[in-house]
Amino acid sequence: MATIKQVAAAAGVSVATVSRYFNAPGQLSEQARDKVRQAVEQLGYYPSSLGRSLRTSQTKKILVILPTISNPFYSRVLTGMEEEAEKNGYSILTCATGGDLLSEENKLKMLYDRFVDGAVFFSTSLSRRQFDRLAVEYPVVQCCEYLEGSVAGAVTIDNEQAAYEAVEYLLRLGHTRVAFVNSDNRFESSILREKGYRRALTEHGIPVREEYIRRGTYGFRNGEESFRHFASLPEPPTAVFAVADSIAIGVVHAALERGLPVGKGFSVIGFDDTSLARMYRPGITSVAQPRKELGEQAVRLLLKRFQSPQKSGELIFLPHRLVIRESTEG
Amino acid sequence: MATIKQVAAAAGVSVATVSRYFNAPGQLSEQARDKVRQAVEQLGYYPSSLGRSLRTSQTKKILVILPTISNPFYSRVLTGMEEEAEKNGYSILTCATGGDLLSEENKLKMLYDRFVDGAVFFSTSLSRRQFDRLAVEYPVVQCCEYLEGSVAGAVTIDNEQAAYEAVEYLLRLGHTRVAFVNSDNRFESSILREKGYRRALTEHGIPVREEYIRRGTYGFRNGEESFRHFASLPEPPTAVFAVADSIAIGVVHAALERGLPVGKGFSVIGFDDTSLARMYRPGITSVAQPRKELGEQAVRLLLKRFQSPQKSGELIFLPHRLVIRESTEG
DNA sequence: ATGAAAGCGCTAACAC
DNA sequence: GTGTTAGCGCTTTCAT
Repeated sequence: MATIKQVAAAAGVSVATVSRYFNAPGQLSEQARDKVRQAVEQLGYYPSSLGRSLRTSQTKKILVILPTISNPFYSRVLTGMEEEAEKNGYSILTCATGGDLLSEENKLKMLYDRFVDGAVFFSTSLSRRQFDRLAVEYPVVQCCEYLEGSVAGAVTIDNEQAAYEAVEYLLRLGHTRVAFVNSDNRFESSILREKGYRRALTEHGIPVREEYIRRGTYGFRNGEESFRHFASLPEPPTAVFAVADSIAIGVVHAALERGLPVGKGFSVIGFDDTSLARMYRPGITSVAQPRKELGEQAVRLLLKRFQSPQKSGELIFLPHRLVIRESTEG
Repeated sequence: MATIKQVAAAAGVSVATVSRYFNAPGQLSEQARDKVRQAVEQLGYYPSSLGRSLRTSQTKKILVILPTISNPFYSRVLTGMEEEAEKNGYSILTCATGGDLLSEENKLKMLYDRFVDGAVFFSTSLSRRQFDRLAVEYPVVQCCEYLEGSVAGAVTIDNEQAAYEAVEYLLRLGHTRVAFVNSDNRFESSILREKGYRRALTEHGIPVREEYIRRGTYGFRNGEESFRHFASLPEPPTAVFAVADSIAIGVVHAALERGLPVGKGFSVIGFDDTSLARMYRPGITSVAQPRKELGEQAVRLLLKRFQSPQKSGELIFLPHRLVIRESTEG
């Protein structure tokens, strides 16, 4: 590896001139520029990010922490982040934690040791206290999740209202026995969606039955098992609202296996409007989030935080909408 | 941010002692250790990776380049990589390129400017020449893909044989009109799978019909459109082999829409055995790859390359297997 | 327009 | 066991 020193020697200029060649080429004479260019090409020189970052104390890198990349929902959000980051000279580095606290703490070292300038969290396994402490010391923001009153900014949808509207849609369809499959994590979104579910029923004069509420993983299997549980009830529900498309598909899968005609008397709604929802037969009605915008705004928020680290983070809500497909009659 | 100097001052020791506290605590006296520990805690000191990496000229980071995280196939491969990396003190940084050459070249800067120690590619948009040049200068390996004769090592399955076996299975089922939906990228895997498809037919005395071969994206829609094309043929195929589960599902989806009984006279096989294949109705028969092992071995290969950068990379083939579900009769 | 030199935070000889 | 010090590769004043 060539160093700036070697380039300077080869070009017959000082290291400062070489540095300027990369950072302020305008203030070099044409002559100097030529000499440096030649030396650079000849030696195959590429400036070391380590030297530069050590000196400037910024890496121009943003860490994105997500539980798993297997959720297709994240893909477009990430694209939004990438574009916004690139536009501002930053790069996105993605890290999956598997929802594991230890793994997450491990990744966070990149924040502590200044390997990255900041981080955006899709969700976190950190406790409330831990996250707050982190947010005070380092530039971090949340995307798609929101810990109430955190110093970190966040961009998300109104999960409570989105869930409310999904359930209300089922009620409008004439359902009165509406079940709910939640995730068993402690994410704010899960709590809020359950709140929305309960409020929709209550406001429409329908009592909430605890046997209609299930909690499990974000997976297909959780949907299958939940359906079987519901089906075994003396009064099985006629509609299910699930907090993820994969869960919803599990429900639909199990229902169809039992011969229940999904979309004709038995309705299912999912969440996130992933490609799954469109690909499945029947297509799954689902709550869509503005994915790309979520990503863009999250990065924008983080960049702002770089500028003014003292200010407490903003909270931005983006609009959601219900995408209606065949898994609900209508 | 506290620096090692401040810690040394606070602890009343030299910076060397503080450094040793982190890198060789064993050779410190208990006394020194205590003093340093206190100072570290008090100042909330965390060693800068920049300073350290600049000095040691290694970052202990591995870049993973993939086209998109939306393919659920990658998730478990990445897990394998992470585990193997962590075991050896390395971290994995993931970057999606969207299959875009410019984006990929952008990420590669992290290799050039020594922000990471090496990279593993799932696939690359680089030309053969570009990739070879890269592989000579930097430690890189390929995972799940393999550019014939590259200096970079690779770990993959025998795509040609896997495709051969999938098609042979269809032939054994009695099909003689077997179609093929490929991806239109230039990945080696695509070329090899097509080779396997052709060989299977030929070796079983069945002429290859070009109208039975389609190329498009890795997506659902490609499957749908391909089916429609096939169905419009005077002699429509009775079986389809697709190089991705998402494509296979598109085929099945379109077939069921037309009332074709998939799994009963009309068979479809996918590739990668993603969660999609299991979740769909009917379940999709698919070629499974040993995902976690692919990831582990890829990282192991890269670590080896760090050790002996001069040696040309190994080529490792891992076993595949056909997972039979309801989309093929039997 | 260019160069000299200090210093970013750290590790690793080397000396004691 | 501990300290001194050079130097990793770079940017950026401050001169000129």
